[in-house]
Amino acid sequence: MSHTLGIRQAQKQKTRQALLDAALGLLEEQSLSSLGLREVTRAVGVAPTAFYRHFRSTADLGVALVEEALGSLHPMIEDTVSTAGDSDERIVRAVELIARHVGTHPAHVRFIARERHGGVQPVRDAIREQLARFAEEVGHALAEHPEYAGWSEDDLLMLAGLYVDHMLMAASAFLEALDGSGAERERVARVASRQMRLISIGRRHWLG
Amino acid sequence: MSHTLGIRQAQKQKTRQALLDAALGLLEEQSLSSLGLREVTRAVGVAPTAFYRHFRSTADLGVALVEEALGSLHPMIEDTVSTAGDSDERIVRAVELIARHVGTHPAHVRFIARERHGGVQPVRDAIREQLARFAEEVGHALAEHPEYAGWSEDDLLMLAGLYVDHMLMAASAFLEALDGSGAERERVARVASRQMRLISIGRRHWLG
DNA sequence: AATTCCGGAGAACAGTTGTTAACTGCATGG
DNA sequence: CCATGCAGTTAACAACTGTTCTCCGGAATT
Repeated sequence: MSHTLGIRQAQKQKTRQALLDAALGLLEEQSLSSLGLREVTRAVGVAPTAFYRHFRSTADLGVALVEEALGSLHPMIEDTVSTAGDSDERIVRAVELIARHVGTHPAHVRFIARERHGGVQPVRDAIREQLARFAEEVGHALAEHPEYAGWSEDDLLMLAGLYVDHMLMAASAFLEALDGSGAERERVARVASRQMRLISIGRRHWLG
Repeated sequence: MSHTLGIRQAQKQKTRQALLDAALGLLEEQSLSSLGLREVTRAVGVAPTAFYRHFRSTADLGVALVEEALGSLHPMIEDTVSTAGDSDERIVRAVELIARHVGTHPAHVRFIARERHGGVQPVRDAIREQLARFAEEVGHALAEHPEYAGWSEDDLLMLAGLYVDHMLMAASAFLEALDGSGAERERVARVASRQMRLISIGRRHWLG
């Protein structure tokens, strides 16, 4: 039951979002640790001091960006993993879905890939936590499939981590190929699919 | 035939190395894109203008750091891949070797992981090129093994890329666990080994 | 022994940064 | 309708940035 926002709070969230958007744009060619607060406010067209009404620091803004970039992705994950079809179909579909997501949210993907190992600890921690949640969810979704009967929880989490890491790898590869030719993007998709398929084969023969 | 350096050039290389070392140290808690030239010279105890005698910019210094961090790693790679022993032994040895390297060169590993997707394009390019060379070398080393008879060059490169990516993943995971307990490091090593083993199983069943 | 070369120092430049304080105007709750 | 709250503004602060130009002292060359 979301209360209808007063025009007061609505305005506030609007500039807050403008700050986030501007920051995301500026981060396409630099890292968060070099992003200046004034730089962001200037891009929005607002006074530098207004920044403090929304974020304590640029690191704080970064954590909010992590939420924005990864928070809304959880339903998509579960859908993909628990979808029907044989292994190869699922892989192709997953890779397609990653490619599509990179196409529609390139700045978000770039931000996550860049700041996952970036120079701002709170942001690194936030990303690590979200990715761990992803892995956990993937693990639970896999556990539903009959093919994973007999798998220990440990092994499931190990595999889930492998999948999550490779989703990011593939996403980053797609990102690098975004400005390239269509043929190059196709090549990236084929390599990512084959790598996933190899992992999938390993998974199938893991027990015994 | 390396000519004995004059005390002139020797001094120069010494301060150059001091600049590289200082930069690497400063980069432990920030990204290259926020590293200031003055910051580096201050840490060395040298005038800001001296920086220009060695590097055009901090980005240029970053490229030099890539060379330092990855350039000396090629012999190690080949040794590891082409070493004898069964698959599991090789995996355990490789993981151990990664853990040891992270222990002795943490700053280098952190730099590569951070700047691989970082905000400075020339550095990203340099890292990508070096990693591509690694993958190529790994692919050629694998081709020597009889187990890979019948593998296409394409598939070999795909697998090599998978290995290289996971070496970096494992290295980064070890890095995060460096300040943690010994038990945590052990856990990281076990997960990395199991993931590598799963990939190895997939590799064994790849054909047919 | 005289001259050239060159790594580094010093000072100054315009421009930038984060943060503080005191303010203004308007939506809000009583 | 009036008083309060609060998003955003303005001005100023010391500190910092990259870059240029001029200079120095000692090694290298002849």
